[in-house]
Amino acid sequence: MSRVKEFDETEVLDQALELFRARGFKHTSFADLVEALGVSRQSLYDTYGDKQALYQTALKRYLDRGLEMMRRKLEDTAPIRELLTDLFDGMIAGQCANGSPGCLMVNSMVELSPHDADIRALAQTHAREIEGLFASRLSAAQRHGEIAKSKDPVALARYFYHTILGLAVASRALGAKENLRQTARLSLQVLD
Amino acid sequence: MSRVKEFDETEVLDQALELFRARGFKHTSFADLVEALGVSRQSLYDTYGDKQALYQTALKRYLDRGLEMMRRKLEDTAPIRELLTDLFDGMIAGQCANGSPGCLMVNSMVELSPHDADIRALAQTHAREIEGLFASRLSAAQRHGEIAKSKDPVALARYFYHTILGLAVASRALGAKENLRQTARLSLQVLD
DNA sequence: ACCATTCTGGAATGCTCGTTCCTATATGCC
DNA sequence: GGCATATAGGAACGAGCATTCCAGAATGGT
Repeated sequence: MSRVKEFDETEVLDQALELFRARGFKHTSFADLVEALGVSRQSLYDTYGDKQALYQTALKRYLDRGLEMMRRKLEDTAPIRELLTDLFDGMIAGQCANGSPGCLMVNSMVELSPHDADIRALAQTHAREIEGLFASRLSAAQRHGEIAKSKDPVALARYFYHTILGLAVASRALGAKENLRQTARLSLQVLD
Repeated sequence: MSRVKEFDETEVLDQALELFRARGFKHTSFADLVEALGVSRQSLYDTYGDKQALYQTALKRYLDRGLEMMRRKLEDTAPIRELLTDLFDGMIAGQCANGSPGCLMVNSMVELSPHDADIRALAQTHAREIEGLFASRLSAAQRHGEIAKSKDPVALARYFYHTILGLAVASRALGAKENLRQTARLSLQVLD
């Protein structure tokens, strides 16, 4: 090889991700991408393949990052209620800023999952993974006596996942960060 | 006037609604509509205006219907927990059938609200209306001693609205009706 | 029977889009 | 210095799209 890439592959990928996240797949044209990323059409095709491939790699990256973040936060051994409060507040503060674009996975679920089997599969896998993380952490908390034995950690995990989906939609279309925090706090009562 | 319309205006509107609900705005072409509704292109334009107008009237109809349904169900004087359980189960059974298309409002919030100010306004109004219905019903329940005085009916109402958003997304991309019912039941613990 | 209205569908317009091809230019390793 | 690779962007292609125009046929009230 002789000439080296002038742009950072993952950095540009992240920019594409943000554009897709804000506008959706169909509403983001290749021309939009070229302009926003400052990388020429041909280089984008050479590096990432076509638009759909670019979207999928961006989505996968997004999911990996999100899962890793969640794993890290759930490793914390703080009391489960504090931990989840922080986790939700962190998500809301980060993801749900002013004109928040919401969650790329949620947006994909709504816009693409009925048409695109790959996206559907990613969505289902991701749901299982997140629910799994929650479930095992909740199980641990249960063993430590923080949660009543009568609760079902798997159902609770799914419940929290569903709650996050709702917050993502609300943050995209309704804003109002404070309301989201309130909902998050209320959702924790399910542990009592 | 001389010749009469051969199709039922609201019936065809409902069909358009279902198509938009399943595929989204951008993914539904005018040709798709013509084919699915069995009404010719020109007649559609004459009756409903362009694609965007058709979408908006369909959405408004959908919102009116949903709001009315909710109002009716909340009029019931049954104990609040039973009432909400029935309401959620009804929504899940109806909206979230097999390959469920989810909720048109939620889909619009995700796909269109960042680009379309009209949709954004509809979403915000609708959210306020639904939350209002919930809030006044919860207030009544609180006066009847079904809910602790310490609870904030407005926050609870918003919380339930957010929960519904989450269920709509989950039903569109993940299916699994039974899981949704479980989440709905868990969400009611917020009243205790 | 007349006429306003509706239905139907072909044709055309004009736009946007994703994608490919191609050429010119720059860059760095051997 | 040369060669493989990268960038840049013009040009074109072919497809799909929403929308409008139009002409022919059908229909029903007066």
